[in-house]
Amino acid sequence: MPWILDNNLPIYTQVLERIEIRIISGEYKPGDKLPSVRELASEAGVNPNTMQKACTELERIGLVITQRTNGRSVTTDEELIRSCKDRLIRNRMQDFVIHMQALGCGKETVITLLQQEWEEN
Amino acid sequence: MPWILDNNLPIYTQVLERIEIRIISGEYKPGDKLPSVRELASEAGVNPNTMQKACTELERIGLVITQRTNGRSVTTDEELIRSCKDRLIRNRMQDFVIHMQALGCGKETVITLLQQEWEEN
DNA sequence: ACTACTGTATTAAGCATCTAATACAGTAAT
DNA sequence: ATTACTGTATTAGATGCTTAATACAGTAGT
Repeated sequence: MPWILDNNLPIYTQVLERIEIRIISGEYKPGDKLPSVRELASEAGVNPNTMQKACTELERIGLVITQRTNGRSVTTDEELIRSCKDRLIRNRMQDFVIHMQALGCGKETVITLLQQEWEEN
Repeated sequence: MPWILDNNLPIYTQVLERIEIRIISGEYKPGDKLPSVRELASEAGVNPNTMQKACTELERIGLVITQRTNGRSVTTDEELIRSCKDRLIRNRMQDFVIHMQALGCGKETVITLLQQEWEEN
């Protein structure tokens, strides 16, 4: 079952974040072997090259370690995982606040709407 | 001074939203004449064709009325403007909640972080 | 040794976006 | 009428993203 993706954003950035979330949430634990590029690509329903691009970026960030011919595994640096989570949360939060302010929403209004939206899921 | 834009999203969608916000916020009032495509493009620092694409979409949405050879003006349908604002807020809100939940944030945590972030601007 | 799996690299094609440079028809003011 | 401004259309080129089809070198298990 292919992952549901947003057409307006590059696919590789979206699958990148999906895998980041799996690591952050502990679905992929520190030291765990990652599924192969081909496997992930197949699961996500994207081209292996696209998934490869995302995995290369994961390596650059440091969240995964690559063994050239023997797969990838999640970093054991739990502090890095934590800071990565914080970064993602902070980015989303800033983006959200900026846009809600641009739309002329007051803080209390936003919080009220947020409470409503949160229940519906 | 060119508008600050996000490289990961199509420019025409971003300038579209910028103009929507000007209408929603009342900076461009109902019935007002809009700056010309060339003028907006120059202000935003984008190609006139790109701005044209955004303006065409504004017309499709109904937020502006086009007089073929004599410029554009903001709709006088204030109800439409309001519903457009609601739509933008709702979309942002849903997107935000989905991502914060994916990142494993609880509702209270989100609200606390939101309060903090809000003050800093 | 053989097999099946790794990550990686390359080439080609299709597609959307963006920019640039023009051109045209109609409006408004002079 | 002339001038300066509208929105609109067209053509071309550059770039980035995505897919597809291969190929290669190294590892692990048998």
